[in-house]
Amino acid sequence: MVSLTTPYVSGFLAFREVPFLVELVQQLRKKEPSLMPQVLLVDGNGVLHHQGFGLACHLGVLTELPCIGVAKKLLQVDGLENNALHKEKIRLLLAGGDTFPLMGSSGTVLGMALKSHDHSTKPLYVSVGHKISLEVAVRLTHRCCRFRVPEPVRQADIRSREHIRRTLGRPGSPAAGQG
DNA sequence: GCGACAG
DNA sequence: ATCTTGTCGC
Repeated sequence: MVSLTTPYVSGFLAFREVPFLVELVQQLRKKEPSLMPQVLLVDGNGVLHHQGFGLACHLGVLTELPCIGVAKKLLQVDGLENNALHKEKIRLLLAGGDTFPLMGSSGTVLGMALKSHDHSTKPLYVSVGHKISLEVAVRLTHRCCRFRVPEPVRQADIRSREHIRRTLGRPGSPAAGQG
């Protein structure tokens, strides 16, 4: 359990969350190195970011592990907008695994919108964090999707909320910020 | 009031 | 993030 003190500011998510994530990886490296994952999926963006360096980039560099950014909403940077044209492109995604590139005004592909399964309305926004290609990042993310959100991220979400629900409801428990 | 808004 | 409303599938 950790207590977050840094406020959430869009564009600065890494400064709020990355110290705790790095600590978890280092604890695992020390105590159960055989369980060290070959790649991390992060609830947030990689290079799809105002400064081209989101949470998934920070975590990848600090842990030296391959890292994928998986966001549930489009971060509107470098001219990318969740506008009518974008929504039309989403509508044209037909089957799970379908994608379209997220091309910024600078001409760089910052990530891919991915329909994560056949009946999902909203896409995932996949971007490179560290030591992985966008193509592999998208394929791996898709293969982790039993539901819309990839299972590693989904389970982290479900289990952390369950832990908070258990913890917060009992006497003498510190309140916890949640990110 | 309006736009923007990773979590 | 959190909250609300509505729909669908089990």
